[in-house]
Amino acid sequence: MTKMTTSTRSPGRPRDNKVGPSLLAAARQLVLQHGYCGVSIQMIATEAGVGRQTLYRRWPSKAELVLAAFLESAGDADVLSDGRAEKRLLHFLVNVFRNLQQDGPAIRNLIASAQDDPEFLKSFRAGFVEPRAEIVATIFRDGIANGEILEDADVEMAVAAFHGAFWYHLLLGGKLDAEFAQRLTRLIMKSISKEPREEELLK
Amino acid sequence: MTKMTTSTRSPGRPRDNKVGPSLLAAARQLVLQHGYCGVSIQMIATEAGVGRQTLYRRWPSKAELVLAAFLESAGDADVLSDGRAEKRLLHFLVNVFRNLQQDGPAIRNLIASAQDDPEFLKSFRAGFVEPRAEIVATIFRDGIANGEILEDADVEMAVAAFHGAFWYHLLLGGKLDAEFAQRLTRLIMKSISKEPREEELLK
DNA sequence: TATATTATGATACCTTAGTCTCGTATTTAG
DNA sequence: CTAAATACGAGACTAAGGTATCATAATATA
Repeated sequence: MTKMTTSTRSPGRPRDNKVGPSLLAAARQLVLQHGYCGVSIQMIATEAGVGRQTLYRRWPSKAELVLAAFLESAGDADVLSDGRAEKRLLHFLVNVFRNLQQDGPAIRNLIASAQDDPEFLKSFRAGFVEPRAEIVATIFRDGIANGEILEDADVEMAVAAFHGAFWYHLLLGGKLDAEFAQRLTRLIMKSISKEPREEELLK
Repeated sequence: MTKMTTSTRSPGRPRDNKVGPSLLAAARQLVLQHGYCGVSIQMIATEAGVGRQTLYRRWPSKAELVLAAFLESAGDADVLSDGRAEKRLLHFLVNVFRNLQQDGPAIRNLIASAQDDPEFLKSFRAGFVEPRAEIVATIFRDGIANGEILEDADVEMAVAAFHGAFWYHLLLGGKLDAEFAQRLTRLIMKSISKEPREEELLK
């Protein structure tokens, strides 16, 4: 009476469905507190009250677990759905930087982990990189539709330069503040706007 | 008769000055052959015919050793000393990409290593990042002096966007080819050139 | 009830980066 | 020649990520 998909139910002891969330919560809390490298798999498992193998049955590596923990807590991005492209870009970037103040160190370690783990790189791209790239690409494409942005703008490269510039700063330990967001947004918009020399008029 | 600086010579057995170069050569060769993570410190030391401790007496970590090995072999950059900024940028980038075809995987691992080792991050910035940033900044500043580039161009941010875009691609496993170099160079130049809509005239 | 199947925690195990120690070799200073 | 100082190779040691195994628990099916 409680299960309707009994036919698809496999035999054997079922997984404890409280274990996954406990591990995610433990991972996020411990990594925020002690840093990615300051937390071992054993610490996370112990904090969640499970064995290590139970963790590895759910995620194939520390990086995958921590990615899942941070994606889960990140919530949906706060994105303006219309307005001038430059304003929307700036709003997006300021929000990203605010999240990175807390999550930035862990994100740096996840990017690092992806450099010698092709499977994890795929996960990281799919879960983190591509959704954010798509937000920015959409802003650019809307700008083209609006007539704000050149029809032949290289959207893909603009996205790479936009995200790349702050990755560069993030990975090199630079400060990601509102002034940086302002300057980066302006640089990119100057490149692809139809009226690149009228910034002053818009004050 | 052979030493003139005997007064500054410290007592004790002197270091074998053939060991350093042997370790650098072993590190570079093995990392190119097997990849950064496919090579252990033990393998490098054995290949060079020394003990591990002898290696750690010269470099504080695997990352520092490999950085030194790749910087040593990199030679001086092939940089055009004059000409139009766009041409010089493109020439620089094509050269960088050519080097990265061989060294790219190791560089990715070095960037990764820097994410939880602040001392190594300093070394990597000083040895790798800053010299390359300075080359590009010089091209931009020359362009300002020439009148090709806007006097108020944000050179620092343009450098971050320029390098950041290809770091973004490098770290995400994207292809770094001549077409990418062309498109990136054009995007950045459009942003800071005085005459941003004349690309077609220059063929 | 009996059997096959899967999950669980515990623990042993492997490899690696990096540290520490030991016995020995090579140098300077006296 | 002796003592102090430093380098050397070797190997023990620690901590970590990840794998494998084991006894046991919980489930489906028959």
